[in-house]
Amino acid sequence: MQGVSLRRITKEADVNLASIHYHFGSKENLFRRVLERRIEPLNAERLELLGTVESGSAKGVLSLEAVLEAFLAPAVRLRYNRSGAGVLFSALMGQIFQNPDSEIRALAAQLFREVYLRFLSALGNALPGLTEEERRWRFHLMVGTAAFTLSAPGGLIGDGGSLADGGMFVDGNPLPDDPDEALSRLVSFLTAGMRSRGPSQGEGA
Amino acid sequence: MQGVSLRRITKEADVNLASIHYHFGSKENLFRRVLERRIEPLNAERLELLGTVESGSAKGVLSLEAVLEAFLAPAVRLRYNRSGAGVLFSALMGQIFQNPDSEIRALAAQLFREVYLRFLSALGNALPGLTEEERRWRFHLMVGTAAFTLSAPGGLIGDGGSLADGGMFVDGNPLPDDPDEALSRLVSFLTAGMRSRGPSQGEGA
DNA sequence: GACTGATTGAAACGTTCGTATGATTCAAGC
DNA sequence: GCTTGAATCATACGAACGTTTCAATCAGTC
Repeated sequence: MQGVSLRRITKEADVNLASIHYHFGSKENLFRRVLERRIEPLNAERLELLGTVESGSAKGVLSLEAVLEAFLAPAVRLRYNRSGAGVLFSALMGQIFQNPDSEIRALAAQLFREVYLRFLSALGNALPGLTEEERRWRFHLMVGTAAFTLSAPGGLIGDGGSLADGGMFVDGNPLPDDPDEALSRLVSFLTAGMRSRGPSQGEGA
Repeated sequence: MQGVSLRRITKEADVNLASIHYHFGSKENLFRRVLERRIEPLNAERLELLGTVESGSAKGVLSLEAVLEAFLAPAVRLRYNRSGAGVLFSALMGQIFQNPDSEIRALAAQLFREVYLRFLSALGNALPGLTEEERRWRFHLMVGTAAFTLSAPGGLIGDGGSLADGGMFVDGNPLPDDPDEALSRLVSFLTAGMRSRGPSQGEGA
């Protein structure tokens, strides 16, 4: 709720300051509506893709790649495609996940709840060997990887302050220009991680 | 630089408001010093562990697990151990990575620059088959996974607004209570991802 | 015990914030 | 063409912000 003022928003939108309270009631309500407007289509697309994966396969186990792709592809496409709003929205989501204000996180979490449960269940089908705790943990790791990668402000935007420019990723943008390439890299990295033998059973090459 | 006021800081620290400007000059300078105080020991510990890994192995390839552990262990320990400051600092770092203010990100990136380069080079030894671009990309994914996991405000702190409580991770805290368990899970997930066959060469079980 | 330089104190500065108010503009119905 | 309800406008309010100011306090030194 901080970081941008209503005065800047209304100026950029070329509307009067008071109109926000007339139409939305409060800054918080405006924020909630912005979130819903972007997240709901994202959720719908994810569920539709997952449905296709589930109905396409026999009643047996699901393909892990396909499930992860159903989860990741809409987010990657959103990040790359929608005019320039996708970049901004992805950055916004990254900030929300890290926001110390628990009410803001709760609001976002609520909007993702149904999709989360559906994919967690699908992951159970795709990875039948895992305990539920391990499955949740790995899903969390997967979400974190995708969220950080897609939302890092310095990723796509070379604005001089990215990790790329400032020192961490010295030689440029870690996100590929091509969304399909970004997606397939994410999927291959994450399927390997999701299938890893786990911490307790020993590890090796 | 926003999210907490100097008035709240000075009240919590039980000092006078003006003393910050006397000792630090500005809010921004105080912020920089706070970052340095935490990051510099973290950097030193990471480099020391990496040095041990490098000198311990023959001149051949490094163990990927060992390199990742040298990178991750200090951050995990920081998150879990240091009184309660580790949780707060980890949350702060998560916010910094996602901050739209490029100067703040540049400041943090600069503090991590040397460590980044050393580990990127070490990863080249541990994973000799990768192109440099692919190596950078996977390192980015690794940092993202660790940063998101360790810093998510709702992870360790059950404050009612975490993903866990609000809907995403419905049944509780995704971070284990035991730092060693968190570390070994991170390492096994990430080594598998780092070693994945990659997007172009095809994929499968 | 007065002097000095460093530190801390209370108070105020000018801005900016979200919100509220009441007049004004505008399109639609008759 | 007047009425009516929705929408927009300029403006103001009180609170909170980072910063500044300058007097009060403190620890050493002679």
